Amino acid sequence: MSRATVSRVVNGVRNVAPDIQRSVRDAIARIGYTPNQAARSLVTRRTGTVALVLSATGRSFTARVFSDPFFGRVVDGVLPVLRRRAIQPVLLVAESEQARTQLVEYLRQGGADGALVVPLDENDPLPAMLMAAGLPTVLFGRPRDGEQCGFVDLDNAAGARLAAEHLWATGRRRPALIAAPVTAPTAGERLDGFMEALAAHGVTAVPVVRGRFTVDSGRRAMARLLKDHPRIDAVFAANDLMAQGACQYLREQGVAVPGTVAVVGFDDSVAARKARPQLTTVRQPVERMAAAMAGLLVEQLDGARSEPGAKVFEPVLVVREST
Amino acid sequence: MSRATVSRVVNGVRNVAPDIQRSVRDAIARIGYTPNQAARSLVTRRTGTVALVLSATGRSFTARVFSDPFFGRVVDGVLPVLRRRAIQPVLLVAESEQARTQLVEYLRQGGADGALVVPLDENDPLPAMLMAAGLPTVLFGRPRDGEQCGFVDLDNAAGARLAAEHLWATGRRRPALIAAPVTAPTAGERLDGFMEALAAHGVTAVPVVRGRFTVDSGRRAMARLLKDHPRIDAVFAANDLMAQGACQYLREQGVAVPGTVAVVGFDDSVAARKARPQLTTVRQPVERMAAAMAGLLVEQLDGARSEPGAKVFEPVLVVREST
DNA sequence: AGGTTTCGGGAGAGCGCTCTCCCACATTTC
DNA sequence: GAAATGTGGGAGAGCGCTCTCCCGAAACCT
Repeated sequence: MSRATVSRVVNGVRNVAPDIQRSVRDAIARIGYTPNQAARSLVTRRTGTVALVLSATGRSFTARVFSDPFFGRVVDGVLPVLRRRAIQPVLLVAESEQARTQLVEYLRQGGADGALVVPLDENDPLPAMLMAAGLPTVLFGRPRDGEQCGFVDLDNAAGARLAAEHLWATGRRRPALIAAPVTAPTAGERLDGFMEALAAHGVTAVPVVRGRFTVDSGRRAMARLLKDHPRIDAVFAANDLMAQGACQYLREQGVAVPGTVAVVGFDDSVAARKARPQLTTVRQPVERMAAAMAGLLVEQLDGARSEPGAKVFEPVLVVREST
Repeated sequence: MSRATVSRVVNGVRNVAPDIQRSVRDAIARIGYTPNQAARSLVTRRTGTVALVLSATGRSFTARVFSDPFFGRVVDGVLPVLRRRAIQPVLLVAESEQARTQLVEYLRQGGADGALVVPLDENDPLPAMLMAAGLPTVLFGRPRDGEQCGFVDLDNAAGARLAAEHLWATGRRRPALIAAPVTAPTAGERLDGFMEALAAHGVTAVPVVRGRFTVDSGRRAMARLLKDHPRIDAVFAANDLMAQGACQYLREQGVAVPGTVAVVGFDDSVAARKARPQLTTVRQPVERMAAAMAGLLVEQLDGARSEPGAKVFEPVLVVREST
């Protein structure tokens, strides 16, 4: 029997007589034969692998990634899409300049067929590097000007406006903002959206403190706000973790939530339901976005589309107990 | 110029005249040449890649992994060791039976040269599957009987004893335990160690509630303990997250920590310092253990040792404010 | 019956590297 | 001066697959 026949059986292409198929499979099982992926890749120019890259330019990278449920949601969204197509998902972390270079080299050399990139910081050079390397790439979040890669994104400004309008509608007139770190890709949009919506109501001065997307930074931010602006009656935090921290602090200080101060979060992560009181928050459908991101890449790899696609999701306000 | 010469330059083997080296490198840079990893692997039977596998048999896998700083610490420990040797670290998640099978197949086919496995649950079949596939494997945590793979581990029983002795020495006579989930690899050791040490002092009945390694489960466990055993004067939690949750609950109930109830955690993670009050805890040097784990695998891959090695670390008690 | 299509399977090239030979030439040694 | 030694570089096999071509046999048409 020729190698070609075996290859046909293993890859399920063209017709092979059923009995021959069976005998081939038997032999494979008996010998414990495993096809060599390297040899296969060499000729197919495919690896059957897609990389999910978490990239950051700042420090304390892993501490951020492995304590924010956000990334787990991304993984949750991506996995089933890839598994369904028998594509092996591979998580890559790019925590430093050196790591980024090594990673691009690795992918260029055929480490994966494409990359799903989740940049933690704005101005991350990785997407541009991957595009330059000619690797099919889809981003979580809008690419910088000129970068022609696929992406999924949330209309962050709209989300922030939802929060602002809700606070205004419920009678809050002195809102404050716990903003995302300046370096976060979403920082600008969420801040601007919130401010604009309030400005439309004549509120021009809004106290702003930057947080770092962690519970602890939310506490500290809340402490600062309360000290500098004791009369605020609402807080919008750029993610749920910070909102949770804010709630904790307010509670400890005996400030009633939502009685005295209303709190709105962002993401609708598990933290929103765990916070006391449960958080009103802007829902970001991270899992669906991540699944769409994987879908766009797969389409591109299948050649279904030559141009990388894009998809923008609309946020929804989820009202719970904190407003 | 022959392919052989280029190969020699790229891989830096044998002598090549400096000027030829330079011209080769120039050409590489000019053409934008990238060696094909598949072709290289085909002949060298190496990929230059090591897999770090997070495996669990239970559910809500990603939620656990991406909200417990423990895994970030493992990654932190592993990365530098591999980067130093120019080995590409690849994170793989095995969240289901199907995923595990696919993953083993992937690695068998040459997805990586070896695997570092962090099992989240006891009785995880993955290590045995990898050994059967003939893949060099090192475990975080002791392998089950009969599995001949390398591992690093902490003397968990000793850690629990440290906690018990400390509580006893500081005058606590009615301690309780917030234990790890039954399925956790460390659950038995930490429970037994704690119980034995107390038994040696004549304390035979210790209230035990199982937690799930999360802050929230720690709160709930503490609530149960306090309700069923209002007179307890100390709590040992099997990790810092649960200890933090316990502290939060106690605080909210107006129970003084450490005044009325002392709390000891386990791990010495960032959560220990973030908790109010700061946690007395059993330090597990996760980063060093993870680095050692990577080191053991690298040694095995280098052929420095044929038998897989093992290393057991000793815990240390860190006294802070909660006792 | 002869010709044409369909179908199953073999032969063999070639994917892009590495690595072992081997050879040409320079340098040293007796 | 010839032989021994060293040094740099080319030739070519071969890693384990896939895939195109081709061929023989069976099935279908006219």
